Amino acid sequence: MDLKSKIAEAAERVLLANGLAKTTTKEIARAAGCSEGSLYNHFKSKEDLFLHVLRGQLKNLMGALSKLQGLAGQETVRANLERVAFAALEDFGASMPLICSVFSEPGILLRLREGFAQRNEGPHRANEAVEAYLEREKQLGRIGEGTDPRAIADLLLGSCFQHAFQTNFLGREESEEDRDRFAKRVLDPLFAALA
Amino acid sequence: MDLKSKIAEAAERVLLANGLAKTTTKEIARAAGCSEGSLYNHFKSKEDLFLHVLRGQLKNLMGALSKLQGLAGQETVRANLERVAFAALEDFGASMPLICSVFSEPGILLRLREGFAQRNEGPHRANEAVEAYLEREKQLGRIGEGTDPRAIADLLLGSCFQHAFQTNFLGREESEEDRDRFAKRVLDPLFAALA
Amino acid sequence: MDLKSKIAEAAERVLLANGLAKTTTKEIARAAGCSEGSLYNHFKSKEDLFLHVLRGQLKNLMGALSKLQGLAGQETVRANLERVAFAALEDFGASMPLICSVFSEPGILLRLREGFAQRNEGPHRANEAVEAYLEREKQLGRIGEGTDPRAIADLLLGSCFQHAFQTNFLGREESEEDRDRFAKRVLDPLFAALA
Amino acid sequence: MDLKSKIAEAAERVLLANGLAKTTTKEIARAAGCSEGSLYNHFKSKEDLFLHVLRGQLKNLMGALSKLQGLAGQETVRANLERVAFAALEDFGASMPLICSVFSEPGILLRLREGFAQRNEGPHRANEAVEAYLEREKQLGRIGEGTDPRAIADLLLGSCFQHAFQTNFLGREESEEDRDRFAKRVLDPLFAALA
DNA sequence: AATGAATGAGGCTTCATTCAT
DNA sequence: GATGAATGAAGCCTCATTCAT
Repeated sequence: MDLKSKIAEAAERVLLANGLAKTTTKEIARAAGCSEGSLYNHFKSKEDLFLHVLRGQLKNLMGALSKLQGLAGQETVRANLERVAFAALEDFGASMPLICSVFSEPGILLRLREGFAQRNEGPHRANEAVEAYLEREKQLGRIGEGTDPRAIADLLLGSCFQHAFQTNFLGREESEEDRDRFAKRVLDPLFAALA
Repeated sequence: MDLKSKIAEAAERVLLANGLAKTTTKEIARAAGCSEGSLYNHFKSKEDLFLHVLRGQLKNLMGALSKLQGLAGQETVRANLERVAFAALEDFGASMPLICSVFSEPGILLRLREGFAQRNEGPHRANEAVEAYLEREKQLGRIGEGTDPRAIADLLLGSCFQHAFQTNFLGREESEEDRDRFAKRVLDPLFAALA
Repeated sequence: MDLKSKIAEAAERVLLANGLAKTTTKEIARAAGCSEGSLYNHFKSKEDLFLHVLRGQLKNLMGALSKLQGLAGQETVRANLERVAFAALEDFGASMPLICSVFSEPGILLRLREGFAQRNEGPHRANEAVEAYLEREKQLGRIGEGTDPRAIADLLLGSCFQHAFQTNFLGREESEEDRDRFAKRVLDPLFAALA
Repeated sequence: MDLKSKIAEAAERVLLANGLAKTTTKEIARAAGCSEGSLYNHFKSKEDLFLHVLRGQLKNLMGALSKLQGLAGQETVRANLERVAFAALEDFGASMPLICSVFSEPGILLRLREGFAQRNEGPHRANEAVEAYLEREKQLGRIGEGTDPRAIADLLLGSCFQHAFQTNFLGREESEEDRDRFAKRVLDPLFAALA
C-alpha cells in the first residue's frame, strides 16, 4: 500500500481515538510510521488530510444504503428494512464521532458543504436512498397505497441516527443483539403504518 | 448580573459562533468585556468553563420536554405530539453544534458522562420523557393498547434529531413553516400506528 | 526601559550580526532576555518587528541630515559639507547591511515602500535635504550662481553611499581618518565646481 | 545548453524575482525544468549555486566598464563619460537587488569576499577602471592637470550607484531618457571641475 | 476580585538535502 | 546523470495559564 493511503488510514485511526481537536500531525506521522514532513508530500495541509478522511467516512455511510435499489421486490419488505436499520446503526455508530467533530471546526464544515453542493452529496442522501427504495415497493404494491415513503425513511433512519448518537455520547458498548432489538422495536410500529 | 454569568454567556456565544476548537480564552474575555485573568477567578480552567456551558445547553434541551408530564389527557394527543416535535426541532437545532462539538474533545466528553451517570441525566432523558407521556396516554386510553411508547418516542425524537442535524450540517436556513411541515409529515404515519 | 524597546534593540543587534535571513525569533528572544512568546505581545509578527527596526534605521539616517537646514550661512560652506559627508559615511555605513538586506525579502520591501509613499519618506529625502541646504547657500551668494544644487547633492551623497557600501561589502574596517580623507578628497573637485 | 547552465539561469531568474530569502530549491528546479535532485548533481549545495549566480552578476557589472581602457583619446571625454554613466546606471540597476541581498546572508558574503581577495576582484574594481581611464586622459592632456581621477571616478560612479539603489528601493520604473537626464545632470558640475 | 504582560510548551509547516530506483 | 519521495531539523506562531500589581 502506498504511503498516502497509510497516512489516511493512520489519520482515521488517530482521529477516532483522540478526537479532532486533540489530533496532532506528530501523532498521525507516528501512527503512519513516517515523518511529519511526509504528510505534506501527500496532503497540502492538516485540514486537507482531515477532509480526505471525513469524505471517506461519509462515503462508507452511503455505501451500505446504495445497494438498496436492487432489493425492491426481493424477499420481504420487513427483512429489507431490518437490514437497512441494522446497517444504519452500525455505520452511523462508527462514523458518528468524526462526523460530529466537524461542528467544532467551522472552517472544515464549510469546505465539506461546498464539496457536497458541487457533487450533490451529503448525509441527506441516505434518507433519499431509503425513500427511493420504498417508492419502488409502493409501485410494486408491497406496501400500502397511502404511505409516505419520505416520512417512513426519516422516521427509520432518524431513530437509528439518534440511537447511534446517544450510544456514542454515553459511551455505551452495544452488542449485535442490542442493535437487532432496537431495529425490530422501531420497525414494529412502522409496519403497522405501512399496512 | 455577576461576572461569572457574563463570562458563561459570552463563552456560549463565542462557542456557538466559532466552534469548540477555535474558541480561545482571549476571545471569551473580549466578548465578556473582562480580562483573561478574570476567567480564572471564576472557573478553574477553560475546560471547566466549557463544561459549565455544555451542561446548560443540555438542560435547555430538556426544558421543553419536561413540561410534557402534565399534558397527558389534555387537548388531543396529536396536538401534544406536534408541540413536542416542534420544540425538539427547535432545541436540537440550537444546541446541535455545541453538543456535537464535544466529540472532538474526548476529555470533555468523559467528564460530561461522569456527571450524567451521577445525576441520571443525559440526552436519552428526552426520549424517556416522551415515553413517559405516551405511557400515561395509553393508561388514559387515548392511544391504542398495543402501542410501544418507547418505540414511538424514539421514532419521533429520532427523526427530529436527525433533521436538526442535517439542517445544521448543510447550513440550511429553516423557517417555522419548514419545521411545522416536517413535524406533521412524520406524525402522520406515527398516528396510523397509534390508532 | 520597557520590554518592547528591549526587544526592538535586541532585534537590531541580532539583525546586524546575523543578517536578515538568519535571524530567528528564538535568538531575538534570547538577546532580549525574554521568551519567544513575549515578542508576540508587542509585535504582530516577526515581519512587523523587522519593519519597526528598519524604519528606525532609516530615521537615524535622516536625523543627522535634518539639522542641515539651520547651517546655511553659518561657518563656511566647505566646513558644513565636510560635516555632511562625514555624517553620511558614518550613518550609511552603520545601516547599510540592514537596509540592503531588505532586497532579499520583497514582502518587507513592499511594505516599507507603502509606508514611504504615505508619509513622504524614504532614502531620497537625504539628497533632498542637502539640495535644500545648497539652495539656501546659493540664495545667500555663498556658492556660484550657476551651480545645480541637486546635482551636487547627488554627487556628494552618492559617492559617500557607494563608499559605505563597498566598505561594508568588502568587510574593511575603516578609521575616522579614513573617512575624513575620503570626504575631503571628493569635496575638492566638487568645490572647484561650486566656485 | 547543458543542464548546469540551465539551472544557473533559472536560479538567477528566480532570485531576481523572489529575493534571496524566498528562493527555494523547489522553485529553482521548476524554473529549470528539472528535478530538485538534479540541482545537487551540478552544485554541491544551494549556497554554492547562489555564489555561482552572484559571481556572474558581479562580472556583468564590470563588463561594460572593462572596455573603457581602449576609449582614452577617442571621441570626447564627455561622450565617453556619458557612456560610462549610462552603463553604470543600467548595470547597477539590474544587479542591485541581488548584490544587496547578500547582506542578508553573512555566510555567503564571507565566501564572496574570500573569492575577491584571491582574485583581486570586487565592486571597487569598477571605480578603479574609471580612474585608470581618467588617468590616461590626463596623460593625454584632455583633462586638467589638477584633477584627481579617483575622486572624479568615485563621484560619478557613486552618484550612479546611489541613484540605481534608490530607484530599486522605491520601486520606480525608469525610462532611458530618465537615465540620460540624470547622467547629464551630474556630469555638468563634474566637467566644470575637469576643466 | 481584577488585571494583562509574561511564559513556554507544543502545534503546523517549510525546506535543503539524501538516496534508492 | 536524473529523479522525486522521504526525511527531520528548525522556524514561526498560538494559547491556556500564572502571578505580581
